[in-house]
Amino acid sequence: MARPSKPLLSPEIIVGAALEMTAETGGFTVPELAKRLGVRPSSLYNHVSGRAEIIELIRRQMHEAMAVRVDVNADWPDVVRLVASAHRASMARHPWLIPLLATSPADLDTSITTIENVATVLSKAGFTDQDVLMTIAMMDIITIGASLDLVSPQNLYPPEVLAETATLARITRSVPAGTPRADAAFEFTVELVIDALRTRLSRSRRAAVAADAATAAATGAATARHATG
Amino acid sequence: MARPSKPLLSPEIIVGAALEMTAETGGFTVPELAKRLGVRPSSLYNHVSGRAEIIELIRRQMHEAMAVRVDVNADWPDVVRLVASAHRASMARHPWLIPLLATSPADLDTSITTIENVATVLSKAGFTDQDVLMTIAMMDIITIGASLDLVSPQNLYPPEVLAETATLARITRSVPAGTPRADAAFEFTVELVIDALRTRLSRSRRAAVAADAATAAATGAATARHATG
DNA sequence: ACCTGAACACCGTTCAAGT
DNA sequence: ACCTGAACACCGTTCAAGT
Repeated sequence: MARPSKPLLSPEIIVGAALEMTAETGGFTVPELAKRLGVRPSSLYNHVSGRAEIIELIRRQMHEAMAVRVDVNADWPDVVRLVASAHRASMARHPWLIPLLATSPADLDTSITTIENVATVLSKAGFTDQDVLMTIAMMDIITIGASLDLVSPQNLYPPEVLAETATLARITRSVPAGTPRADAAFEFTVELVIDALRTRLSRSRRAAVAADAATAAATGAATARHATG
Repeated sequence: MARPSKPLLSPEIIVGAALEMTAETGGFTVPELAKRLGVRPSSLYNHVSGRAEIIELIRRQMHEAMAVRVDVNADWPDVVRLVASAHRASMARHPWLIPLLATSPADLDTSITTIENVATVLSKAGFTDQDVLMTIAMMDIITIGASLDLVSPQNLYPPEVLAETATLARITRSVPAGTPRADAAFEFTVELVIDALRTRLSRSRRAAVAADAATAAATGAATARHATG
């Protein structure tokens, strides 16, 4: 029962079991993990350096799971919707890891491709570099916040609390609580933001056109001379 | 050295020390907490039921810290800005508790007053009940996401990662990285959202006016008869 | 009422011993 | 190379004993 002819474990097997366990119980411990794998706790240390590395591997895998195939020719609002939804769904699957994900740099892995594609789409649509960067950061903020919101209790404002309020009580009463609150809030936010970006885009386009016109008028004679350069 | 004439501990003292410790090290353990208080671990159990209750008390205190005095007569964009900033700052002070805060219902405490006041301001400004609720949820999403973003590394996209990209690399190069990235992203998001809410508000006002006009036209004769009712 | 010391179950990790 | 068993330091918690 020492060294088996075929290894019983591997980093992949360990991470897989750990992911299962976190999905079921919201966390994992090394001894429980070993039991689930039919092995002694110390055996795991032949394949991973410890609990920290298991978590790190899970984090990597989540980042990879967040890779979304983006059609670089699609409309930018569709891309924003798609990527935001996918990221939110991926993160909400492992809420206790969200702080970890949010506070760790992007990996050398597939998820960076998604972001690169989003940047390309936004850039092609005419957003300024600054706006592209800010929009991507904003999407991060919203998906992280919304994924935590997604795993929060359906009833954020219990009746006892509402009893002490006037406006809030009236409002929560008058709004149909039917559709999942978190989904509605996420959709509202994304659509609002897309709307705002749209007007921002058309404003900056108009400004660009005006600037071009002004430049053209001011340097008209000069440009005419070497128009083919 | 058994029972002192004056108690050495109290829930407040324990929570205070725990908060100090989390601020310094990002967490706390019961034995360390006891050591800091010059007491044996078991002593704490005379005042709190256990580690879980200490965390719960911290959570309550954070909720209370997030209470913001809102001027109910201020402009709604100012209120949104103020409350969002204050919440983000409070949460970022204890990042490891953010998931806990986000996933626990509002307390019977002071923080609900802040929300009630925000609701009142938005309502008075003319937003529909639905929009008020969605806006508050959206503010939650944004402040939670932004507070986690605030504690993430300054350099989310390390050079090795950017090497594999074209658009993203160009953009991050062309944008001055001077001002703290997280602050800029938060401000961008809040202002964008306020802008969008502003146009949404004026749209719904126009719609209301139009509806009123239509109603008035249709029921003109009838209304004229009991205009004083 | 409130602090102590001993005790327990559990955790993460190390390492010599086995094949 | 890879699993095991014993061991260690640490954690959260309980409880009888003391004043």
